[in-house]
Amino acid sequence: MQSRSPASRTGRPRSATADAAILAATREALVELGWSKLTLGDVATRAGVAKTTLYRRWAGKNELVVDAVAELFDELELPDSGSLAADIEGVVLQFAAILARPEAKSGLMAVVAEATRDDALRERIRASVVDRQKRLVLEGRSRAQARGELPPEPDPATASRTADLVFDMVAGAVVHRTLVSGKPVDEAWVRGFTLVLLRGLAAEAAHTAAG
Amino acid sequence: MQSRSPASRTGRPRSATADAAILAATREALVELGWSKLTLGDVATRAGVAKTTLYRRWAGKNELVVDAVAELFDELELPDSGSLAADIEGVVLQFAAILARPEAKSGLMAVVAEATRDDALRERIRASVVDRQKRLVLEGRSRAQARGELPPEPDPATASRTADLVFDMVAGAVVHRTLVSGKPVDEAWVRGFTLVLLRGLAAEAAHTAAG
Amino acid sequence: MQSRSPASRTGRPRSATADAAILAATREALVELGWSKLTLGDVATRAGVAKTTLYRRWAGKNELVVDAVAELFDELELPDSGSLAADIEGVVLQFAAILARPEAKSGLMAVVAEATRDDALRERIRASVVDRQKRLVLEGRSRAQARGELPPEPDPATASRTADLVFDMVAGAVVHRTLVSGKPVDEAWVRGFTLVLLRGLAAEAAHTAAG
Amino acid sequence: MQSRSPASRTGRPRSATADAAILAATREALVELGWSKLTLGDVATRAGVAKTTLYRRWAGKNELVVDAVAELFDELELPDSGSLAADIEGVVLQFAAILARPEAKSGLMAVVAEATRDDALRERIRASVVDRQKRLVLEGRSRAQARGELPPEPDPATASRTADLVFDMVAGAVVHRTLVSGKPVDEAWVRGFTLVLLRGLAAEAAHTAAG
DNA sequence: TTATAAGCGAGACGGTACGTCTCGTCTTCAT
DNA sequence: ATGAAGACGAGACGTACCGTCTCGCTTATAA
Repeated sequence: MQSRSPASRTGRPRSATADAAILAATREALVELGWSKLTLGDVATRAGVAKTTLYRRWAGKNELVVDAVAELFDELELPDSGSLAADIEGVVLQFAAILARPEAKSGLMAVVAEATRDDALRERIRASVVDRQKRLVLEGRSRAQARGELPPEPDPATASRTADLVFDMVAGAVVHRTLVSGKPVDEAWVRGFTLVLLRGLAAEAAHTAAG
Repeated sequence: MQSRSPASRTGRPRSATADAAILAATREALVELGWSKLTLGDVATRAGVAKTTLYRRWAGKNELVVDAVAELFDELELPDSGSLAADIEGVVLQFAAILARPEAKSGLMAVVAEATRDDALRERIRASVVDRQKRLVLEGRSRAQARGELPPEPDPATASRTADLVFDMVAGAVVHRTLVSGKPVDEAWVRGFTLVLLRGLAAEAAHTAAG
Repeated sequence: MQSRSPASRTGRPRSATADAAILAATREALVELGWSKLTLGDVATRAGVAKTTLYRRWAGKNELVVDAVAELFDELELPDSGSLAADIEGVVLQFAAILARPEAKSGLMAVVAEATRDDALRERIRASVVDRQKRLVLEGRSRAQARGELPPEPDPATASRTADLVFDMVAGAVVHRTLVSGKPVDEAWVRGFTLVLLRGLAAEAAHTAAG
Repeated sequence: MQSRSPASRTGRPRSATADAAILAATREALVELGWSKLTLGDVATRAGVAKTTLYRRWAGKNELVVDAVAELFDELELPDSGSLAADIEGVVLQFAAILARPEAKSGLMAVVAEATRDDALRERIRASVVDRQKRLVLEGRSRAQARGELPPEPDPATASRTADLVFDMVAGAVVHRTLVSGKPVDEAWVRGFTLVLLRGLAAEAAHTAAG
């Protein structure tokens, strides 16, 4: 989250509660004001904390917002609904529900936009948000393989590439529908999307195996 | 682009060249500074124009950037390569190439983020950028239908829903891979993506027809 | 007071009233807060002016306070009371009265202290405050010479040196008594002081003439 | 200098060297930074001491600086040069030499300025600096009376008033010439000043005696 | 040809937030 | 209990942009 010299034994320790208060205040401000009108001074005030305390722990608005938003996605969970399609539909709906929350969409897209010019920020986003959720794709696949819905992946490189593709397609489509098209990710859409995705992957797997 | 009272017949007319200069200066500033450090004062200076001139024509930074970025996507063209897969691959590669340009990714994602809290802005983006390019999906489909690669759509509602889904999947996946995953949209990736998409759509069409 | 490029013909002209409002607000703040607690933000607020307007015209707190205080001394006037001693007593009392005002003593001594490390500031003080009042010494002397109370000065260098000495002695003694000794400059003290000064000068003149 | 509960017998005793180190560090910082840029944190660092230690012993910047500067004036000594004029010239030169040192002028004038709004501070200055040096005036006078250069003072009230006047005139003139006029207090100036002062006093004494 | 009207560059205006600095206090561990 | 270390709430600093305004000037149409 934020660094500090590793062996600081002396001096007053940093307040443990301040961190949580700041991140909560950040999300609150994102809901009320959105990213562009969020100011660090206001966040500090909401958190009952001095501006210096905030700057001591985060380098700036972007880093703070990434941390505040990342926590939201930790509640994602892969449902065990018995079939791969249902599992996917479940997790996509959860993902869409989080993304529909104003603190998530307002903050996340803004930092992604900022990350186009800031490699360290992109890395932070990937580490805090994306990679942490990629587990869902991997877990879903192994479950489906255990159930016999998907064949085992012979080649690890192909497996990884496919997982990345699935992640880009799922996250990308949901984000685009929510934020750009501005239409709801409802059950009907999710069913259609999942159908296309799974049939496409199955066909591709057959093709790859054959080729 | 910008409004003006419908019947202003008298007074000095607005400079025609200023608009183009401002939009070009905006793109230049996006490349050098990114969205968050772009200032309207700086754009005005680069364009050799007074700030008032700029404010007379655009309401603010967001509107200006939408217009500046929208022009970039007009160069997209559906190649006629003989097969649906190749057509899609071609247009996806073009789209990815535009999105890789710093003025596009920096500006576009930022205004999309802003649009999460500003319906008028979202509408402007949809009108200026998204809907203007949806023609590619429609044109690609009719061509494929003409070639016999796709069956004709019996139901216009389904047709529209499918076109939206395709657009969300294509745009979403490319944007996510470029901006979030931070990996290149190269020919290999495009081939894999297109394969999954088309097989999925074909299977879904069969399923829908059967259902 | 403050500089600006000499021939600025274009652009909105600076508000003429702002200057006066700022200087008055500065004196008001000096009275209420003293120099060390006076903040430029507060002065700006009192003057009904933005901080930027203030910084556009003065380089900082010191320069502003010098200008605000200098105006106070312009009301000094050499009374024509018929005798040199009475003239001096009158002007010393006036000087002491101004110096007793909180905006004068708080501000003036602070900028003098600052000027110990800032030659430009010392020069500004000398030009705005000291030299502008040295006229009183010169005028008093010529009047006394016209009355025959003092002999004409044969040597201009000696005349200048003596004027400087008188100024240092008068201003120094009054300031020291007011600010350091913290005792009032009342008529009794002024009479004693003037007596010593004049007798000393007369004796010195005789000595110089003889030598 | 600083207070402490009278009967603290237990606990770790205060470091004796810390006081000296802090005052020396204060003077060093005054030389390098001047009063307004001197910070207590910086002084603590220079003295190799924690900020808390410093605040435990002094109430604030002003009190600290008064103590640091007061020590400088203890080296003043009345020379015994055989005549009153020479004695005065000697001590004025010494005083001017101290006042010319940056830690003295920068610090002293600033606390005097602060003292215009802080009676306790003015009292501290008078006790630590002014009254401690008034001994020079008194000693000089008794010596001159012993030598027969000055008549004995019949009236103690007059004697005190005259001593105060002398002190204000001497200190005031030297300070004004050094800090405001910005000219050196050299032997020529001192000779002229002493001449005026002594002749004035002599004439005034005669006048008072006669009246 | 003159009036009227809007656009134009320049730059000052009242605001707001920035990120940094210093203040004086508090909390920890070690002496 | 004192000391060094350093985090803390508070608030001023001087700067940068914001979006508006006021200038004097230019460039049009309409009278």
